[in-house]
Amino acid sequence: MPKSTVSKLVPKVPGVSVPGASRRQQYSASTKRALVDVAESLFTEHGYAATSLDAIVAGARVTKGALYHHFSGKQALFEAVFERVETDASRAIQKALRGKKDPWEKALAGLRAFLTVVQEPRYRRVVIQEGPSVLGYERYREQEERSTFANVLEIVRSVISAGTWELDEDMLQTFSRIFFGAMSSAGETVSSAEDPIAAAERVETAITFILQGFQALADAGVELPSGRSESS
Amino acid sequence: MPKSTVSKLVPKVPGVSVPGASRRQQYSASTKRALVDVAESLFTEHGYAATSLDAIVAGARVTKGALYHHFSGKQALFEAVFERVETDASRAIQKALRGKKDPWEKALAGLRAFLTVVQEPRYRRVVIQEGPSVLGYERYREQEERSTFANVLEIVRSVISAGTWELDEDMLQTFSRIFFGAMSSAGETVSSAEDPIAAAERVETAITFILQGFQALADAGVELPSGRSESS
DNA sequence: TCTGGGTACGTACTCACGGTATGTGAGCCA
DNA sequence: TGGCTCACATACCGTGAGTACGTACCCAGA
Repeated sequence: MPKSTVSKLVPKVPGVSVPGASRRQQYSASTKRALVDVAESLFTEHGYAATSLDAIVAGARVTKGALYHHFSGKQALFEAVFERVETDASRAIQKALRGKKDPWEKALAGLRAFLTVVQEPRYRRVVIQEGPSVLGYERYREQEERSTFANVLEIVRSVISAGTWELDEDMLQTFSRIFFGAMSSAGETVSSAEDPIAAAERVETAITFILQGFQALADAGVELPSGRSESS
Repeated sequence: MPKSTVSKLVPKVPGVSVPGASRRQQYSASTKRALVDVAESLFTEHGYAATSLDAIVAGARVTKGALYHHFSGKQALFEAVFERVETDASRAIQKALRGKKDPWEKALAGLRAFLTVVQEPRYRRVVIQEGPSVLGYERYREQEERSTFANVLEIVRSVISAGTWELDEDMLQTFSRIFFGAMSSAGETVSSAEDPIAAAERVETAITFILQGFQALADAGVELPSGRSESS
């Protein structure tokens, strides 16, 4: 379809029509959504570098003019996709946490939700695989910080504070980072395993075991050192 | 410097001159090394996408003909850089492990070596940040599998077998993956912290604490479940 | 109802960059 | 000393990101 000048004549399906917006604004928001939708799909399937803007605008049935009207460039478009995937993931995890009061139960529910999220191709590709490279580590970290990682931190905080110890903020961050990395890697293992279900069970077993270690230490009254440990 | 036809007249510094090779072969190997050297430097500094082949060949004082004679393309060149960085990292870790007999001591030494390696800008940029994106996850995993991850696996194996438990191969892989992810993330935290030394100490403290949990479980005679855990 | 302005695009173009086809001179071997 | 091959150099092409500019449409105000 080389020319699609008629496309602006057909009424664009406005997704969710916001009542307090003019028709122009609705159309605009619609094309923007369409761009992000197509971009998310193509980025997920072929990756960032292998996806051309021409393919994206063709899929959204607009031209590059529209794209550059809404986004400052390819990277900004990727960022919009990234943010949406992250937000969805974070919401899914928070939904799983809702209602759980016991911190250990909460942790397990969070783990399972995360293991589910990390199976999504779009999350794997956009966030884990290409996020650090495309956004750069700084921006990547900023985004993670206020979405998925925030959930992990909250879980760790509740688990820690439920134990007998208490912890300064730095150590809490450190523990959270470690668990976050552990879960990311575990999720990657699960999603790329030949048998993801069995792999997920193994991960759950392993994490549970580690948490049991924590409980054992708590029962034994071992303190959590927050200062420096003497090195040999 | 637009023309550098003289460059092939100046005797190229042959790095380590292999005795059993003709002058042609030595020159060839030298230019190949130069290409990888420059590429490593530029990839580390500006990233993969922001580094043009023109810049690389200019830095190595050759032309694209030379580059495409030695490598099939930009990605292949990156792969060569990646492999070298990985190999160096693996060697550094193995060197740190040498001589340690006690598995716990070994684990700690490995941790420290890894935390050191992950501070290197080239490792952070080439391996962690851009490796998954440029190589794709499959090739990335293959490479990691037989270098840094192999070290982690060996450490975990020795620690596990030193405890009272024993473990089937799948669970061992799972544990290793988890620890590998934990350490990667921890390393990232350390390297991007405002005070890396203090951050490294916190990481050591945290990891040590987790390992203490393992020991506590071992002392208590808790078994490591290798089968499936019943899910609620 | 007309009109001016601004928004939301479309069109045509530039330029940088990865990749390729082909030329060429220096080295090894007979 | 000739020929052959390797190790490049040179010139070129296609693709794709980004830009400059034109334009149709909607909405507010008169």
